[in-house]
Order: sequence, then C-alpha cells, then structure tokens
Amino acid sequence: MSDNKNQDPVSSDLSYVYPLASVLTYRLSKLQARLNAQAADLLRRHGGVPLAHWRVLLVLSSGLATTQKEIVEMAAFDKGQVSRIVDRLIEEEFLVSESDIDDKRIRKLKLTAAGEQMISRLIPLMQQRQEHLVGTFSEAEKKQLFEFLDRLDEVSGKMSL
Amino acid sequence: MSDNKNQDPVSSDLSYVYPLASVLTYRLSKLQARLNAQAADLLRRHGGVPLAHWRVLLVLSSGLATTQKEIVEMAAFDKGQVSRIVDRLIEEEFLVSESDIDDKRIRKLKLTAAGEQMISRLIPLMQQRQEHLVGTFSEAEKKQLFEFLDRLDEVSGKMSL
DNA sequence: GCGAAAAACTTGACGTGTCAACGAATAATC
DNA sequence: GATTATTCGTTGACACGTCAAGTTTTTCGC
Repeated sequence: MSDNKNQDPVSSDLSYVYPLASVLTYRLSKLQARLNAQAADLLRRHGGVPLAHWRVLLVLSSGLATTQKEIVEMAAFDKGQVSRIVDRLIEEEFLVSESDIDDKRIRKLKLTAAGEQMISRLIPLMQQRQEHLVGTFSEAEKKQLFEFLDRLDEVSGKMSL
Repeated sequence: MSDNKNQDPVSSDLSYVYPLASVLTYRLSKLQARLNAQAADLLRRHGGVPLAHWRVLLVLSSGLATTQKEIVEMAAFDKGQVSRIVDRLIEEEFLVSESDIDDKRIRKLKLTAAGEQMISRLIPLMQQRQEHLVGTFSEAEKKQLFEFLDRLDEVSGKMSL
C-alpha cells in the first residue's frame, strides 16, 4: 500500500506559484517580526520590560499622555491591552495611578522614580538603535521611505471587496 | 489629600519629545496592524479562515511545501505555531496528513477538496488586494520600495548593544 | 432632574507569535 | 550494532494583539 504514486502529488488547479518574497505583506510581516525580536532582545538584555510595556512607558514619559485614552490615541494601541499593561506596570511599581478629582472614570498615570530611571537608562539605547536602522539611508531616501509608508497607510484601510 | 499639586505633573528629565510618527518602528508596526486587520477582515467577510491559517494553506497550495518543516522554511513561521495550526486545519478538514513511509517523524500534508475549494475561492480576492496595495506604485517605485525593505532586513538582525 | 447616550476603562475570549523543553525517530560515529 | 547527535514535530508557557460585551461615571437633551 505504499505505492500510490499514480496520484500526482501537487494536483491543485492553482499551478502557478507565488514568489512569497515578492508579496509585500509577507515582506513587511517578516521585517516586523525581525525588528520586534531585535527590540525585545535589546530590552531583555538590558534588564528591561517586555516590548509592549516599554512602548507604553515611552509614550507616558514623553508627556504626550497622562491617561489610558491618550496612550491609545497617541500610539494606536488597543485599549484593552493598554488597560492590562498599565495594571502590570503599577504592580511592578513603574507607575502610579490616582483617580481624577473631576472624573472618577479616569486613571491619571504617573511614572514612579523607578519608572523614570528605567526609561532614561534605556532611551539612549533605543535611540542608537533607531540610528542603526535608518543610518544607512540618506536624507532623501528617508524622506522617500516615509512617503512610501504614508501611501501604504492610505490604501491599508477598508477595502470594498 | 487631593491637593498634591506642588509636584509638577510631568517632571521627567526627558523633557524633549519624540514625534512618534517619525520613529520608523512605530510607523511600521502601525502599518502592519492595519494591513493585518484588512486581510483578516477580507478573509472573515468571505467566510474564510483566520489569517495565519490562510497563510499556511497558501504555502501548501503553492506546492512549495508538503511537510511542516517546509512550511516553516518557506514562510519563516514558527514551527510550534505551524504544528498547532496544522492540527486545527486537519480538525476542520481542510487538510489531511499521512505519515511518511520512510520517516515516521514526518507528516505529509495534503489539501482536501474543501481545502482547495476554499483556496481557489479566496486567491483572486487576495490578488486583487495585493494589486490594490501596490497599484499606486510605479515599477520604479516598487523596485525602490523592495530595495528599502531589503536594506532594513539587513540591519534588523542582532545588534551588539 | 431624569432618562438616554456616550465616554473611560475592564474583562473575557480568542488568535497570533516567540521561546524553550521535550519525545520519537533517524543519521552519524565509533 | 551500541552510543551519540540531529532532525521533525509536539507541548507548555508567556507575551502580543484584536474584538466585543460589560461597568461605572459623566454628559446631553428634554
């Protein structure tokens, strides 16, 4: 019974083959994966927090946000995820929250000393990384790259299909 | 006790502000998120499978892979994830597996009729999407875009920091 | 004011992605 | 041919991400 060779092994009517590497979305998701791994690795090796936690801390440290809603808006994160991450960061004492006087729904968030220390320790590293990433690009190329990303953003919305 | 206003609210020594939109990794991960959502939405609305399942099916349908190892190599997926996704696809009867005669570790994978039907129904859609995405790019721009991605791939490896 | 709508956040469920430890089978070395 | 190393795949643990339903509080319209 080990002789069923007369059934052609790849018999789909989809005989043409995609070169996966030329499919934009595959390229992007592979690149993303590598970049995330690089960042996570850097953070881990320097005694840091998980990547998503880092991103939340960074937005807070920038002063652009003091509530979860603002974090969600600034960085386009999911509000559920932010809620849970903020919980963890508070447990780990990188953050404190106090409820707003005027609006009891709101958690006002503030970095603790430990939180600020961690951020200022890691920011230079992450800046070096950014430099490492775009360092090979000339100004004109950088501009072009970001312009491409803008255009992809535009077509990455809803499709009518 | 609600009056501790003499502590300045955003007092970090990190007073300068990152424009997040100019940080490459933020831009990329936002774009990725939108693209994934778009693809997942398309698949969902057309009665399809989850995105990761789709990707596995696509690689199989192309004939480029007949085992899990080959899927992992072709598409740079995680072997653990592939193992679980293949299990699900078999439960759902989009795939069948038979163990190899010569090597009992290997699962030879084959699409069922239902599997092939699903693929051939969805492939045109996904091709239209790819066209939609890169359609605004001229040939020269496409070449440039992929060249940029290549260069980013190169610097996305291990960093010495 | 009161009831309906909306806002800020929480929670549950599920899918995606990564890593490392493990088992079974095969291949390599002696 | 027994020991060792490698390979293919499984499993557990956890982080990441998305979606939708639920809670509490505020705001809006009347």
